[in-house]
Amino acid sequence: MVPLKRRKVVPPHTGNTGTGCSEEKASIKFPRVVLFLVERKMGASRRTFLSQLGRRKGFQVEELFSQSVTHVVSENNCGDEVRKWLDSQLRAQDQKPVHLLDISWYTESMRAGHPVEILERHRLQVHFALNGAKCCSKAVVFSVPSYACQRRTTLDNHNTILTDALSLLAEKAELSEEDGRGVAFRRAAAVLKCLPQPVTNMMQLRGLPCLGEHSFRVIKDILENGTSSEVESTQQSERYKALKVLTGIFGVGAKTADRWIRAGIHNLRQLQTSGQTLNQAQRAGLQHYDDLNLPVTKAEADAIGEIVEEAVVSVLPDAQITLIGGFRRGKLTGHDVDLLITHPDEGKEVGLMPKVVSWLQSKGFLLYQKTTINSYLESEEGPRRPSSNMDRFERCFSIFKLRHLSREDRGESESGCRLWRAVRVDLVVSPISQFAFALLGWTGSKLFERELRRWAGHEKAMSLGSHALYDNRQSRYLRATSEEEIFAHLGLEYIPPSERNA
DNA sequence: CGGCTTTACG
DNA sequence: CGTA
DNA sequence: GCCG
Repeated sequence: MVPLKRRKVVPPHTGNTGTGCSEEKASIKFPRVVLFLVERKMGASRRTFLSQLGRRKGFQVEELFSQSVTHVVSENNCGDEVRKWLDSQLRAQDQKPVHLLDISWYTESMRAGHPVEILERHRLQVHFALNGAKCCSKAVVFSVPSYACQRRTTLDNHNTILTDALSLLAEKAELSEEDGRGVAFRRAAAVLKCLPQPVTNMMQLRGLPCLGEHSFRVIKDILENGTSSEVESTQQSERYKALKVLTGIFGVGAKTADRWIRAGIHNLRQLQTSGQTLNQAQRAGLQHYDDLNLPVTKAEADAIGEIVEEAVVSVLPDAQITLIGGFRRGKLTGHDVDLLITHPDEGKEVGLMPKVVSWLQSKGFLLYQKTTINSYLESEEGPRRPSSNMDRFERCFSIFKLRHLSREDRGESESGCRLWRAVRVDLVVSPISQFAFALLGWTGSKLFERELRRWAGHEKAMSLGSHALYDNRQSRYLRATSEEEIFAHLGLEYIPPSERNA
């Protein structure tokens, strides 16, 4: 079965041109594979030799590059260089996705006598990626990793047109209770968010993970026409618009919205006249609908942080307050404000939340609040000591009444304009022993968190939550006092908050 | 073709 | 079922 | 929808 050692006897003189028809027609065994070898750095004679070797093995090897080429093979060129060269060969509109492969794929395929499976190490690295990826072909595979928690994603998104489109399709799927599709589109959008420059032609997408037929179609439409017909028709769809309006109410999810729509309720006016029974959260959500659907600014988040700090310190002087959520990732606006509270002495934080909430309530800051106490035993009957503590984890979902900022001191308080707005605020109290997990778990982004936990489970046989990290193989919890330690436990390069914007 | 983060609280 |  |  071992193919005869290549007897390299082929004189490099047969300079046949044109398509793969060479003199002796070795029939084409693999019609779906059309090869092209890049001459640069390979050299003309070696290229001729390799081309004829391929043809004898039944491969179609083109002399000239054309649209029919499916696999581009290069030696000692990096993906960027090859792509640039290809761009110079064809206008962007004419390009189709092509495999950019290292010579190693070619030689392995020759040895096997058929095209071998394309592995990551075969792909030319199209420079798109992180931390100073070197520009050299194969070398220690530095592909765009498929888990978002392996990548750095800043707020500097060079592809907002594309990511907005894919995010809308993700939202449509989620509102349709198709969570699998939803997360697939979220991952696709996240891949584009981490690219260092705008995508201008489809070939730049070759080799990127999480992008499949559907995402390609959407991207292609936008590159060619400026818009995606699927996105446009979704935005115009009555059902989508109704789902958006109704789920915009705090306390209303996709299932409730769907039930209301089936009952003929498509907007807030119809909801209010329908006599539908609303729970307490939904009533508050409806009352403050406009405010809660307004972006929250960083200045407002800081103002709320100071108010909460005053409340917390008045109850427990050495407690610490940290702004988490999107603002910790560097965002300038958000849909809510998240604050994490802890105390350097384990246990001192117990019972803090009710006191803080009382203080805030007595000062008239709370329009709505729901406080929950979560007692939590670490380590079930595992071989390890329960290691002491019964850990508690207290949370408060609230709606804050925040006085308007800046010129409130000037006499602008004439009747007519409101002096305050409503803001969603989440408070979390964590014991210091769990602080790093809470910090990591509450900083997001949402996709980044899902990807961290998927990585933990699928790649490391661990289970990550916002309280703890459990190692299934060692049957024990892993300690951490910093986010860096948690990334290290997970075998991941540390990604700072500002680069978790997947 | 199954899986898609986590999971307790109200 | 909805919240994070 | 994309992946293994």
